[in-house]
Amino acid sequence: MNIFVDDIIKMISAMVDIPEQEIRDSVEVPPDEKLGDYAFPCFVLSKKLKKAPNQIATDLASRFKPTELIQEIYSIGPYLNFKVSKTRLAESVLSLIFEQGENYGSDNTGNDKTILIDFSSPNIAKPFGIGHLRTTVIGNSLYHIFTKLGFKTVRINHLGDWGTQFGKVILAYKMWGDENELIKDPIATLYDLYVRFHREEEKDPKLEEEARLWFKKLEDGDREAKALWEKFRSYSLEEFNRVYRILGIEFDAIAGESFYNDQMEPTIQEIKGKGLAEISQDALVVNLERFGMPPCLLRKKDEATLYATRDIAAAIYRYNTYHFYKSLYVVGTAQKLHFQQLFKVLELMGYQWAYDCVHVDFGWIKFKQEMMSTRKGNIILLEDVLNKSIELSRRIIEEKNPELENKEEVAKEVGIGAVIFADLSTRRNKDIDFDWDQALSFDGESAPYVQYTHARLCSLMRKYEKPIGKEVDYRVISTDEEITLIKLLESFPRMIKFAAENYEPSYICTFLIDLCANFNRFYQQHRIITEEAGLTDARMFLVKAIQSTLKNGLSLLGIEAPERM
RNA sequence: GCGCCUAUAGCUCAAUUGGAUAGAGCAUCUGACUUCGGAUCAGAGGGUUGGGGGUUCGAGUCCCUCUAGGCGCACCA
Repeated sequence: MNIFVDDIIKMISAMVDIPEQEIRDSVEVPPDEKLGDYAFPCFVLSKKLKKAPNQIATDLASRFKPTELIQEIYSIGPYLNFKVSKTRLAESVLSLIFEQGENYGSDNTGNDKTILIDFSSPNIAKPFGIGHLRTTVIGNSLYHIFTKLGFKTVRINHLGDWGTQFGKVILAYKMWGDENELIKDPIATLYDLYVRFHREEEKDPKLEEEARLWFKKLEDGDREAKALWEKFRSYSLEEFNRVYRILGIEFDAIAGESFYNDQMEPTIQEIKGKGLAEISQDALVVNLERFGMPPCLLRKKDEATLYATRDIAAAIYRYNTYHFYKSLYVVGTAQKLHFQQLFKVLELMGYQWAYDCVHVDFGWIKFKQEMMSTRKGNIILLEDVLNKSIELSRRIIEEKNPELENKEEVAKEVGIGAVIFADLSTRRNKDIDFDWDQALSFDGESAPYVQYTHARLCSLMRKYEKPIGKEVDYRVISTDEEITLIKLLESFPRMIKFAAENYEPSYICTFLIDLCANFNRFYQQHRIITEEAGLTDARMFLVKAIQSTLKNGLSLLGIEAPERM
């Protein structure tokens, strides 16, 4: 963990006969700083020593002698509490951040192992809705987090560009489509056709059958179907790329479902060859009954393949191509069963790496308590949300900082940051009820708050006018607020790992808010630039560390950190 | 019907994976140094952690049960 905890572990293990790792796991940070900097709960010892935890804590406390790093040891109830040398704490943390700069928190745990992240993956011919925001920003943040930890990270956009739905779109276009309209506003046109098709379909069930036929044609390489499909696909990609550019997101591989079309047959043959496939109700399936799951459909009765088939082929292709350490699927929780089936089939096929596939699931974005559905046609466009946020950001800049030089750029960074942060700050597994006021919140726990704090720190550094140097007298760092900040900074590398282990970018959000809140409190209560040169130098050293850590943390979320706003 | 997820302050969410007195933001009200950025900060009110049982030194967190909501469960993705 750090040198202080190492020291504490050494002290305890010298007195009590339990494994060091067990001590390490138990050492914690007390909820209130007044209690101490670190604590060791003695409950675990009470069985071994057959004494009350309170008694053990008292006994141990009286036998410890302070060291250079650990200055006070005392007991409070069943807890053994430690206070560390503030000077040494400040020195170890701040000098490390000074050395590493924005690499602080980097790590080689990844050791060049490859992690695949399948995220965003929108369906072509459909608008990029707010519902796609979560997978997009979570996936992108995980990319930054794992890259920071030394993994080779591959961003895959698994476009939904194949399947029966395109039979529907092709058919709808042939029945009601208009070339001019399509050219003018491709996605909206295709989307209208799609929605209309679903309406008509309810009245006339024959349409569904016909649409299925069109997809079958597409899969078999029919020229008319293929030409239309290609047109729809390229128009859609253009629109998606516009959104990705706004968000500052890139991919290493854009391989949609269609990419695996020629691997369907070999994949199915392989599954058959391993004796896993069977015919059931005219469809080709892998029976998963003994695992308590419904069968995994490989081929429909009309012989067309399904989502699952393509995902199996894709997983195998990915393993053969990348030999991944882990393969993540950032996809909504509604598809949980699908991924359980997928991973189970891969496992049954004898692939050990099936255990390295992870469904990183997340809750819905609802609107006014209702599910947003592309089929029903109630959808909020992501681009609209981003534009509205940028516009709001522009207005606020005009009001508060009209002299700002690169207004447009900053308005974008702040507006987009707000939307990304609003989404990432909630734990993955919760549903989000989309609310304009909340998505566009610029104060409180928000990206603009973090960015504002960052800009404020930059402003201090400009005002200081001197390079921030390493010759600092750490002894002058003494206020509670400063110590709190330093401890927070110290925890940052652990937070990154914690976020990675749990695939949970929200932990980074919480950390940043916490750091900002504590800095702003400090800033309010203490002057930083004063007549006392030694104190000023030391505080500016802290300021620099906080500034670079904020920028560092924001970058893990895919958010910019402007120096002025 | 079966399976999975969710329920914490008026609203939106935290709580370092079982630890010390459950914390923030928003909203409401009251305030803030005639020098560092007020997109900030301080204070106030606001809780039977959905109900009930259990496990243990200790439960918002684990188990059981009930309630409410959501998602999924064969040819959509």
